[in-house]
Amino acid sequence: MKIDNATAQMRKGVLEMCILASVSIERKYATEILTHLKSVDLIVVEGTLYPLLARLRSAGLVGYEWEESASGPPRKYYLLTKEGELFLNELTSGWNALHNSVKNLINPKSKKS
Amino acid sequence: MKIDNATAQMRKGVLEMCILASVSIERKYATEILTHLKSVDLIVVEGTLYPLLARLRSAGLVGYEWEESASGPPRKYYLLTKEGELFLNELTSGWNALHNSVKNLINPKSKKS
DNA sequence: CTTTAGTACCTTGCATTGCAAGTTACCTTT
DNA sequence: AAAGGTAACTTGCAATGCAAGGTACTAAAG
Repeated sequence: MKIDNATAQMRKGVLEMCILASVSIERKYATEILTHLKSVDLIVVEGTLYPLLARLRSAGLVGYEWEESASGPPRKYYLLTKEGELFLNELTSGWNALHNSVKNLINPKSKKS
Repeated sequence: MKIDNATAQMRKGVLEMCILASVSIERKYATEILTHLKSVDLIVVEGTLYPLLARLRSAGLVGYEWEESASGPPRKYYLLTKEGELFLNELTSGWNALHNSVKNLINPKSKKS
């Protein structure tokens, strides 16, 4: 059984939002996104990120620009499309709604276990 | 593409915690759990709930008691085991940590898009 | 010039899981 | 008996996170 790492399981479904949010601050290439998410304790790995970026791109939520690097292979900088910005807003709304629901569930007004 | 209902996607991974939380308030049978979660806008359906309850049970996090019903088939009342209570605490900690990470990500201190 | 190491991109395949749809069984009412 | 409601559970599909592996480019070491 894999219930043990259920905390990791909770991250699922929030990743899209986090990636969009990360890119929305400024354009980033994959490794930067990984570092940034890790810096707020959201561990994501390449095998998760790349397919997700591909999905976001084919959904028209992010675009990218190739750029040469002084040291190493060229980098693909991702950035939000206008559609992506709108969608990120929807996602954060949904996230807030979820957080609110869970709060009400765990902490019903005036109930203490 | 199924990005449209990504808000629904976000619920994933939180369900375990919500079900444990619901049962922790008082023992409930499946239909009651569904109603309760719906009351805080967390829509879950039977096909999701039963397998999840089975998983939680086989992980030793919930137990159950059969009880006759005055009208209808007997009911299986689920309740938290001691282990389940501990685990629920861990989950809520994880949830809070996640919420915190996301907050920092979306709303970096002193950054406004 | 060839090899090793580092960075960055991406793909394949597996296991988990949420969920739609279907099944069984019990009780009450017609 | 038949019909309807409630409650339990199963089966199968599609999505998805992730481990592991693969390619390509640059720089440094031999």
